[in-house]
Amino acid sequence: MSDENFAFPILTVDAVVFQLVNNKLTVLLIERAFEPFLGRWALPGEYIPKDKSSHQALEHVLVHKTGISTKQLELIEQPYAFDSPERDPRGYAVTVMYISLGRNITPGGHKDMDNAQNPQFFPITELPELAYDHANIVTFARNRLKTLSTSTNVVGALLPGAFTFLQLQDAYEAIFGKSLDKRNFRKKMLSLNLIEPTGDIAKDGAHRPAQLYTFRKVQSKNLDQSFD
Amino acid sequence: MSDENFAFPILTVDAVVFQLVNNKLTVLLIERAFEPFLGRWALPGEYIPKDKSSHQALEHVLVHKTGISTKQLELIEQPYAFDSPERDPRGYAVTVMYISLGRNITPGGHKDMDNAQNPQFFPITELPELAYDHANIVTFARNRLKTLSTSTNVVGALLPGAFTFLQLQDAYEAIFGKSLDKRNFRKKMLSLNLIEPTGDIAKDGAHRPAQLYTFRKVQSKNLDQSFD
DNA sequence: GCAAAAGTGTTCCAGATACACCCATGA
DNA sequence: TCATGGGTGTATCTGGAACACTTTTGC
Repeated sequence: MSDENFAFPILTVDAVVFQLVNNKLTVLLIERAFEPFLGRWALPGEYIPKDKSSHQALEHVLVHKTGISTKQLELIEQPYAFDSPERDPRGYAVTVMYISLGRNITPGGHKDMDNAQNPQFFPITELPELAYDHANIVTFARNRLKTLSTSTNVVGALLPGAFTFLQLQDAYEAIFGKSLDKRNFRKKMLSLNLIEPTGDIAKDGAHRPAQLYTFRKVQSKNLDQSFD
Repeated sequence: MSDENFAFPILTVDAVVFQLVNNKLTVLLIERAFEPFLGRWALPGEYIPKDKSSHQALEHVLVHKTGISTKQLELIEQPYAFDSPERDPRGYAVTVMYISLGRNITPGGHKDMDNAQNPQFFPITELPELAYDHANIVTFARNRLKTLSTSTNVVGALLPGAFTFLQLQDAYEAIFGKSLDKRNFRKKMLSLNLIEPTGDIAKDGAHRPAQLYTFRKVQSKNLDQSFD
């Protein structure tokens, strides 16, 4: 691909794909195959070509570099963009970030994958050193995920359609990176009005069966300010 | 200016310049002199030319369209960017937004101003219909200002170097768009540890003189999440 | 009966809210 | 003396945090 296919100032798209693996929050990374930052781990991303939207470029880079399609993922509504003269060693750059959530996703396997760059999910607590300012972007995305987790149904995209309260708590503990009190969590979760019982019961082992829950469809997305 | 000076996909910069006028929070707008949205009020903004950073383009558009220099303003540290296929009727666009705060700013008067487009400060409660998605951008910026007001010294940029508690309260009431209890405000403000007394006293009228305060220099910028 | 997850309430504390009067000054 | 903004304290409410035992099932 020659340079004149790309915008100037540099405009790129980067994907932050989260999923839960073994009750840990993980992020999809690739190992860069080109300079700059050759060999360094990075978010999947690429230049946004002239004739594409950032969303189309997102689909392209995920399929080609990781073998995952956005059709397997839940995208968080708005993209965010980062702008800083120091972001890219080649010069001034703006990147559009998409936060995506998945479940049971395995890198590779998409028929249009080429150019795969060793895509892997890393626990967010054990990230390697990242290229560019991707560490900042991951932190931003995780904070955004935290905020949305307490006001919307986004966590549903990380879980099966029906889940027990303890599965749900494990997900929140992974997102917030800390353990939560079972009774307080149940109280708060119910007061947030984000989930409802399905009426079904999970019988899955040598223990008392659990009520199953699911996220409600419509969610408000208001964020709080002080002095409200 | 011909089109090939500009990036593609379209990359623009927009300025949200706040100041207090008569104890109201106001935003700087211009009246568009060109299509699209000819005659509609809008944030000062322009394409980012190939050879400039968004910050340089910001300075350019403010000076040329409003006669104000960023040197008269306090910029909020990070730019934010918005991305949406529907933002611009001409196609896919990304805009970089800068939030800027000023005091006693009058549009016009800069020697390099040309192409002025009737720049005026509008009370945020009485905005006209805006071009593009600028209403969303203003809302975002104001919310950001609210959040930063309770954790940083940004409000200092809207006030004189030393101010009384009631001036400060007026500023917060303008930002939050609601009246606050005098005693509770004082308590909360002091607990936030953002201001300190100068030791000076304001004697400015037929009433008891007031202790003067100033914002501290260094501020933490942590934002809270639930489940912390 | 025992292992393993499900389920359940109360106390405490901190921070937010509501609320009304006296003070110091200049005119 | 009065008009104007400056300055102060308490009671209540609300939401978060800490904390331990009983229940139901499969083996």
